[in-house]
Amino acid sequence: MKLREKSFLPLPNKIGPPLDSPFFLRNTLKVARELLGKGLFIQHSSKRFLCELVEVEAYLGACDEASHSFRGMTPRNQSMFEEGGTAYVYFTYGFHFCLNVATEKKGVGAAVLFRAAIPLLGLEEMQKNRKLRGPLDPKKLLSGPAKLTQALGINKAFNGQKMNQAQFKIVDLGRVLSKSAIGTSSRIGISKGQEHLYRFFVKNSPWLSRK
DNA sequence: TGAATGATCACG
DNA sequence: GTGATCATTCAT
Repeated sequence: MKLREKSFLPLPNKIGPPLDSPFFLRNTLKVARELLGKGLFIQHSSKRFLCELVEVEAYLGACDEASHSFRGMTPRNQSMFEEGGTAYVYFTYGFHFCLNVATEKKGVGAAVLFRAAIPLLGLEEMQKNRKLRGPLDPKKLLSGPAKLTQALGINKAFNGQKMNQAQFKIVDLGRVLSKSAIGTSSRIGISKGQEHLYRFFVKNSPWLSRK
């Protein structure tokens, strides 16, 4: 698959295969850190999207008060309890979808929330999907969990899907991030669990949801 | 700073 | 069944 579109960063010549499923069957904090710099690829309705993750948050299982899974499995959060590599998409605030990928083995109830990314492929369509009034700064195209899902056309239909498919996958972009290039902070927008530094981001990236 | 807007869940 | 809450975003 050749990539000819203009982009903000050098694109790989090919979009690689999905990350191996064992990648997601590991410690959630480790997976979260290692997802930075990876690519999220989605193809649907004859549109292709690729973006590079720069900000994520980890949500653990029964030990994490801020996690949707803290009080056990419910109809909404059951995808979180699926095997690592399964998408968990939920609807919130009456408007927005958020995309997570479940981690660890089936039954644990942990996941990583995708909070911000660099658009690499499908920019025009992303702009269109972000139905804003005025012109949009490209840096703000994917700079938030609900912005990201809106731009990529992600909704509840993706909930429970495996993210190792040709049309929905995490791929290696060949980016190398040193440990010192990764920052941590408390998670954003939660009312419990602020004490944990479970937000991971690429330091000094202009593409984040917050400075 | 607050309005928009609806699914979800704990409680009874 | 009911009501408070919500891993947000945008415009004022």
